[in-house]
Amino acid sequence: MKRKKSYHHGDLRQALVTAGLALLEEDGIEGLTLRRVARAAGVSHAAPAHHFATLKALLTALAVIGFERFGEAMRAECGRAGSDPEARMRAAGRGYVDFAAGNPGLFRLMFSIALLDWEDAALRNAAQATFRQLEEIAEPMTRVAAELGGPLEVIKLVWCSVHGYAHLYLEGQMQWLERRGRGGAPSAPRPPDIARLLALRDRGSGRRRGS
Amino acid sequence: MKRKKSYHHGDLRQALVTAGLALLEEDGIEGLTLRRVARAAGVSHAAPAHHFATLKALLTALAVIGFERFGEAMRAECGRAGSDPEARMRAAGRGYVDFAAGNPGLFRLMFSIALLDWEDAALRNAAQATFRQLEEIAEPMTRVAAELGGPLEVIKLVWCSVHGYAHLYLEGQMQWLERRGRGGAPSAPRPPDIARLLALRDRGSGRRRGS
DNA sequence: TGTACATCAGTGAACGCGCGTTCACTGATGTAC
DNA sequence: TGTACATCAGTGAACGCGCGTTCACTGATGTAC
Repeated sequence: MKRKKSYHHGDLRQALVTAGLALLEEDGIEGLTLRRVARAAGVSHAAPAHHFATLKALLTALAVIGFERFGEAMRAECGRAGSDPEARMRAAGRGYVDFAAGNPGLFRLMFSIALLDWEDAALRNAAQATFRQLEEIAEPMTRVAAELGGPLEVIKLVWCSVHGYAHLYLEGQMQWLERRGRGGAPSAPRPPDIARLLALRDRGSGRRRGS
Repeated sequence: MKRKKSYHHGDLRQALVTAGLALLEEDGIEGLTLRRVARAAGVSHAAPAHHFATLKALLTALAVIGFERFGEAMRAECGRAGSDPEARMRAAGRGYVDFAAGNPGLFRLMFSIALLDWEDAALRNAAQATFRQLEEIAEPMTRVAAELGGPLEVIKLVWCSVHGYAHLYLEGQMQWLERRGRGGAPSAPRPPDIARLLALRDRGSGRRRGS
């Protein structure tokens, strides 16, 4: 008993977005076309034009959702981590990397700048909000490690190391590296513990030195 | 006076590779097709089949060259840096990031695992040689920062931070971040100075603490 | 040095594919009165 | 409550495009004798 809503769909825009998110993970960015999305939403291939004039417009809408969920994921992890800055930063890193591992297609899309319409205000806002959030989490560490060349350098280091991990993980390079450490064990994402390094840096070292 | 070598090309395979490398930078990975490469090499679209059975085979050949050049670039920078481990590591990072910035299409291809044929021995060898080289450069630092959880963790941190920078730089995110630091100045790639952080870590800190 | 012949490398026409886009259309919805 | 009509959302056929792949072919090269 399929409910045939004949003709008008009700909320095709939302249906296209949902189908797009699913396709993105099933077949990757290259597998996502307007015609396939239409098919997946059970609608003729010309229908999406009423809601998304171009493929880029649809991709942009998907990326907006991606940034929102990405921010939520990090916020959720941070919330669970309490108030210790080091723990919060570690949690955010976990959130970052877990999101990438759990939504590889969407994550890749979000960082494929050329595919998205950066004139779109919603996208700019969503992306900026996410990065501002990252900065806020890293901010306590910037005071801690001021010798590195200013707060911006610390944020850069934090972002680069976690993002690099995420990207290399998605491309299978980290699994390959980590597998050597423990003989072929299953590999959950485990980003470098930059929070610990910065904290060690601050607490003073010298536990071992010279030899 | 075009030399018309009518029919046999001489070294079409090499010509296809050269044309492929050029196209990769002009139009990106998605702009590279067998037909376009053939056209750029001045040859009919069916000709490449004699040298590369599939597009994947061509992309793999290009990636092999990419890894070789990538390794050379880092070796060259290191050579110029002398023997100080910290300077060498910084130089390698510069080489890594400059290569990415100078060959964005090729760099992206090298890290697009799904597009390449990893059954290909040449590719595996080229990639592994490059990463082994990275490890050798980072190796002195792993003794320095042993508290981080073993040499593998240090290598991971180094690799992730420099690779993350490269990727975020190619997607324009780092320029956006760095521009805030100095008002809109031109932005050459400047990866996080992880070598300095690790070295500071080792030399002992405490220059400022607590407040 | 010459000739026959196999092999190789490139040609050009043809195929089927999925794509984005356009267009006249039609059925459903909502609004004015 | 009813009717006319504008607007909106989805249809389905058609277009041209570039793609990878196949195929019978042809011209050049190299080798055996």
